[in-house]
Amino acid sequence: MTTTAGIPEGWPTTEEQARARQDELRARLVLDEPGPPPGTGHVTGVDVAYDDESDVVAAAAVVLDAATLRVVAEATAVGRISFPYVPGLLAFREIPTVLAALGALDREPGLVVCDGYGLAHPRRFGLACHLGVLTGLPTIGVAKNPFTFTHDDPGSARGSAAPLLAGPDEVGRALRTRDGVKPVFVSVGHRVSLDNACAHTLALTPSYRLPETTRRADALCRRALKEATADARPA
DNA sequence: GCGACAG
DNA sequence: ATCTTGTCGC
Repeated sequence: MTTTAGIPEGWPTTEEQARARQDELRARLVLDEPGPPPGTGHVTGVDVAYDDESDVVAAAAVVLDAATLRVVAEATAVGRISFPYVPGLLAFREIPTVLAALGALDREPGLVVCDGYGLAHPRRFGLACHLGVLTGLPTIGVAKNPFTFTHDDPGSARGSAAPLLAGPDEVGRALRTRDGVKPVFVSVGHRVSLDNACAHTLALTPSYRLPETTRRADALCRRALKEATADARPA
């Protein structure tokens, strides 16, 4: 079943409000915990799909057993677009529906893997940080693109990494998850160290460039979006 | 001032 | 994110 998500009271309306909210919430970030060890407990992927025509957004949360990468729980939520896409403000577009999907799970999420960034963000408060602070859960971000950040080329072997840099600051890591394939861009969200975030990412990529969590969540939210838009528009 | 820019 | 056919390769 798919739950319905509304836009929370007090949700930012303008970019100025949204940026101010990020600056407030950043004070609650916890960056001095290592986080759960890879291969133990649960790992949960979250992702969102949009339909620009109808303004509908669908989110999915998929819980995997961290040791076997088997799916142990799934949930989806549907809502309306809560903010336009603005680079640096992605969280305001995705979080209400993601929270609804997470809340509908009947198992503990454990570590949450986001499709996007955490600390690698203009104000050091990307989607993964935001979701972590709001839920209290350990979170990391694994993105497909380097955004505005720079990095040297990691070695071509799986497991090779290079610092993801914002000027002099290491805000994440370009991590090769498959031999000879474009790296992914890992950054810390909340209550997880960067080393551990990379270890989790490697544990979640035995076969593909992207983490199993992201792949499962991506497939599920697309399915949920199709069903939601099909319901709204009969043939 | 003008682009570029996670999804 | 999303619009989209065929095609190369394991």
